[in-house]
Amino acid sequence: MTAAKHQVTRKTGRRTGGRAGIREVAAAAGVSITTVSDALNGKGRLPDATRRHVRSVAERLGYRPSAAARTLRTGKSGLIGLTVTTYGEEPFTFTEFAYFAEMARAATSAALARGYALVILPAASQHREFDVWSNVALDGTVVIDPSDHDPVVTELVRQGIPVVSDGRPGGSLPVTAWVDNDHEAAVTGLLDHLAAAGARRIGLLTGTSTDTYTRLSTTAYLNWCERAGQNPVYEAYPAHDPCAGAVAADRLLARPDRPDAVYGLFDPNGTDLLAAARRYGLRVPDDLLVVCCSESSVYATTEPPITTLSLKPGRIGTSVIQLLIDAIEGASGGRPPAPAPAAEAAHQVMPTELIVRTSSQPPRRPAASARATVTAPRTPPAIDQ
Amino acid sequence: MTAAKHQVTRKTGRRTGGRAGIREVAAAAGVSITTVSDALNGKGRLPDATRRHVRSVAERLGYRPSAAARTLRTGKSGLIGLTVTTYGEEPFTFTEFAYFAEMARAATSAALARGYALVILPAASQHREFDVWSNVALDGTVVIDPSDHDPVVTELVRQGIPVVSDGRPGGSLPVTAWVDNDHEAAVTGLLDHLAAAGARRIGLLTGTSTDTYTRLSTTAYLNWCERAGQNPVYEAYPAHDPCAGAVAADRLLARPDRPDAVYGLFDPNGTDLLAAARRYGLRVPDDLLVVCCSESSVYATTEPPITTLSLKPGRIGTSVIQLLIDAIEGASGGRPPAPAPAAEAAHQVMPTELIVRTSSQPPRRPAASARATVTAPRTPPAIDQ
DNA sequence: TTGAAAGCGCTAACAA
DNA sequence: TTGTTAGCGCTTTCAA
Repeated sequence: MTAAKHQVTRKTGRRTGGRAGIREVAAAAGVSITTVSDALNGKGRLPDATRRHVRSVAERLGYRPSAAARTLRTGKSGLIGLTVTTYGEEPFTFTEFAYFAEMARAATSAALARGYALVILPAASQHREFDVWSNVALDGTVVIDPSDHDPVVTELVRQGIPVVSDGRPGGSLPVTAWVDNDHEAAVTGLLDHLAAAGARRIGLLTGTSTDTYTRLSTTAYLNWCERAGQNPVYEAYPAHDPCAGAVAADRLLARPDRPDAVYGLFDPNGTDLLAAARRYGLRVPDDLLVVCCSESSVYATTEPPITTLSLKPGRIGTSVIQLLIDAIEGASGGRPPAPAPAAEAAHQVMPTELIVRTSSQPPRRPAASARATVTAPRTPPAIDQ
Repeated sequence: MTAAKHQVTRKTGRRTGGRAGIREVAAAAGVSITTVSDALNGKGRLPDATRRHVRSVAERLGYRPSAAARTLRTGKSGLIGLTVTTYGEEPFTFTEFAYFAEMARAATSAALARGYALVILPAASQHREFDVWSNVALDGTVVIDPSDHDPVVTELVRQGIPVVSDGRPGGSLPVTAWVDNDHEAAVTGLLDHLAAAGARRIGLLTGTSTDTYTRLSTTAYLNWCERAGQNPVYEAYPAHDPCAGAVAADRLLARPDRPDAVYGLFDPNGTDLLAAARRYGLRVPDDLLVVCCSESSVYATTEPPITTLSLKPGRIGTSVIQLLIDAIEGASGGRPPAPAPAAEAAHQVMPTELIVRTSSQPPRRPAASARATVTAPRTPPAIDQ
């Protein structure tokens, strides 16, 4: 009786937008809402007949479960935040466009395959945009290259939401896990490659910002120079400025101690250097060897084709998502994902790939090891837990 | 009494994860939960003192409102779906990478500025990935270049969720609104530019797929040829294949009726054509004029720099979001956004930009109108409906 | 095996 | 001006 009264009392008529709710389905199928829920979610121990019947009724009514209600009830939204650093008003920076795009693409696929979707969110900003962080229920978050004391990361972790970063976090940022390339090994291997190709003085085009990538790569360069007994020759420029790279490349080749090989840390540096070399009448690779870090395929068809270091952002994106979802599902599954000794987050170091092309192979002394592709040997995909 | 009993009876102790809920805040501030809600959302008519007090208590307790509960209650999630076409397993296609990235970047900014966040979702697929569509509460959706009878679009519209497409929808796809370039005017203007630069036979590198962009652009080319009394000279290739473009470019230049100018519809065609020209010993722009549709800045520094047609994806992304949010907020605001006469969706046509560089300016006869940038005159930003 | 009932945390209508 | 209450639509004990 109470039940019947309840059913009737309820304003069960129109739902939001007139769509069918679980109660309509239950009524139409002649079962309880519990049975509907179980049948649709594959739970409980219902006879197959009931399950099929409920499913067909639900389909006929065009029933779509409410994601909001499910999220409220279960505490899981199936949503993962993806934060991109904003420069000024815009997300992304020009110089890392291809990297971000590829990384995000792979992360999207990996998340989708495990039933999660990505929500694009801005890094902390002074605007009220910050509010969007509270307006969306996240099961976890991916942060790309977080700054040393990112307030968003700190806050999320404090709330118990797993955070995995692309890029080794600086400072003592309390991320759940991180994934990064072994930048030091990559730079070292690349410089060895240039030296083996005959370079005597290798220059560097680097950035003025203090992010981990720039810092580690530059340090690796300086260390290599010291070991090789070469004076460092480098120019730093604000990498977020789309024109500054060309100017810096020009400055580098204008120096009295002009390098005979240059490595550019950012994606457009290949064309920047090629243009600068042209202005100074330097032939590549005859007079100048050129390598840059890039994910762009245009360097396969430039004149000459340019050797690039690929950070394999696709692999990074995939790994980040796997680590994050493992943390999410492990955390809710009962056992803690890692008894992490306070200052030691789970992490994964991914290999880079040096794609050797004409620009780093001088014609006079053909390289003994003429492989088309050399994978940096020192950085196997290792999981340190 | 009833109230007091209720408060006590309730299992008010631990919340999910131990975080403070609205009730804890109310208790700590000595007010009711309604007051807390109103104070935090700027609603109601509370004295400023109360508002500040509640806010400070909430902050002290580290209170974060539950997005799921708010969504369930209000019916608005603040989430907008962004669908990317998937080719095989991967979202995005190589050839339109830069376009998508730039469009998504602008859309993200525009959405954030109005308090919405974007959720990346796959277009309909045979996988169970389709489920993610039901697992996230969307206020609206952006679809990029939908296929003629996209089941996702149809389903969303049936559910009353606004859908705005980037690209004029084919078939009778019932989108709420759409945004597109005037591809016909763009191609026509571009071909006029080449003809003015001295081209006598203009070739086309086009795609084999039947999407709107490829179809409209190719048709415009054929019409232009007919008007100009020129025989069409074109090669079509599967644009999603990253290598096929180079082959098609080669085929085009190998023809007996070799064109003296070529327009490539896809982003990598510039380097494809440059490489092919090199193989045939053709100088650009002396023997061959080259233009391609691209958003990539590398064409500013190739040798020679290549004239590109930009579709201005940033503007498109911004417009799409504005139209969508207008529809979302108009729809819930009471008055219908548009009494649309059935087959006439709101739409917006955006201008393209021809960025003229060396590759389309033959040295012998300097172009009379030597502007660096020519905006197609026929496509002002017009809002119909 | 199936169903009733209790909320998840919040907002908005209504009461006081 | 402030507080009480009724759900939003679902999942999940717990009882039948």
